[in-house]
Amino acid sequence: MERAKHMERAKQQMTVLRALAEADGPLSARELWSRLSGTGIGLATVYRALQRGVEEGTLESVEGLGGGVRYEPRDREHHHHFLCSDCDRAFDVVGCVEGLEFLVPDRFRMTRHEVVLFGTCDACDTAA
Amino acid sequence: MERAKHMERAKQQMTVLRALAEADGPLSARELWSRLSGTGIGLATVYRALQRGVEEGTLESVEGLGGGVRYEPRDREHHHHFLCSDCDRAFDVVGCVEGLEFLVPDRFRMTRHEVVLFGTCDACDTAA
DNA sequence: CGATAAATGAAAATCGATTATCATTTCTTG
DNA sequence: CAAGAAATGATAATCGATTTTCATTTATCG
Repeated sequence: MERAKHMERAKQQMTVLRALAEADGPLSARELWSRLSGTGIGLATVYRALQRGVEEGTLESVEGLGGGVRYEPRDREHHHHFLCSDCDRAFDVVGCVEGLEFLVPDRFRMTRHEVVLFGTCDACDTAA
Repeated sequence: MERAKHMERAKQQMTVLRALAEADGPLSARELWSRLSGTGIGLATVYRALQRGVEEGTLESVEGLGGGVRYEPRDREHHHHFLCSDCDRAFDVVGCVEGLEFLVPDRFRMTRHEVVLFGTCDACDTAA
């Protein structure tokens, strides 16, 4: 119940999280902020929303895509990312690959994996 | 700087690069520095050696493994990395996976890929 | 309404990684 | 050996990302 109250009050943070949910890939705090440029929402509020989202378990931080930490909703099924070397945007890619266990060194224990594809996205490839 | 030094003063960068070459995975500047703790080599020299290595094309910087940029020699064949969640060390893993093309979204163009395995390395797994 | 607690935006503060500076030492070349 | 160039280590400065601070606004609830 406390949570519901907080969510109601945190009007701007809701806007932030909604914008993140609508993205087609993980966003950094700044990327997210720039998508909210019309709203007057401050960068600090974006950080606050992301931090709270991670604490509450609805968001996940994603590293390894260059340009700092990015965030994405946790309710998405297993997927990986494509990072455009031109516009530096990250996109979700559905699906996965088999045979990763084969790579694990002897006596190492793998708990998860990450695959990142690099190249140019559809828009940048067309523009080039 | 008060150590036996009649001849090795101008070759510290060589020592740095040799230490990196002997590692079994990419190292950050600090990791590399700590492996040279007995030598009196300064952190700035480590950064200088890494920077020069990248400029000259013998080294490659590796991102996406957490804890800042790491470096590795460029003369290694295609491989990926295992990052130990316990000790935070990165290890090379030989081999690769097939079928990555199927992940690429329509009209996107992939030029390279990266695979990172997470878990615990043999030492940490044994210790646990 | 009025009090209280949470949320907000702007700006300052912090934090870690990297780079620049500087006095000194070492190397090269004659 | 001398002189200039390059390398070195310590430390200060910088840089970008994130966090904190603070005065103000907004929401909740009696």
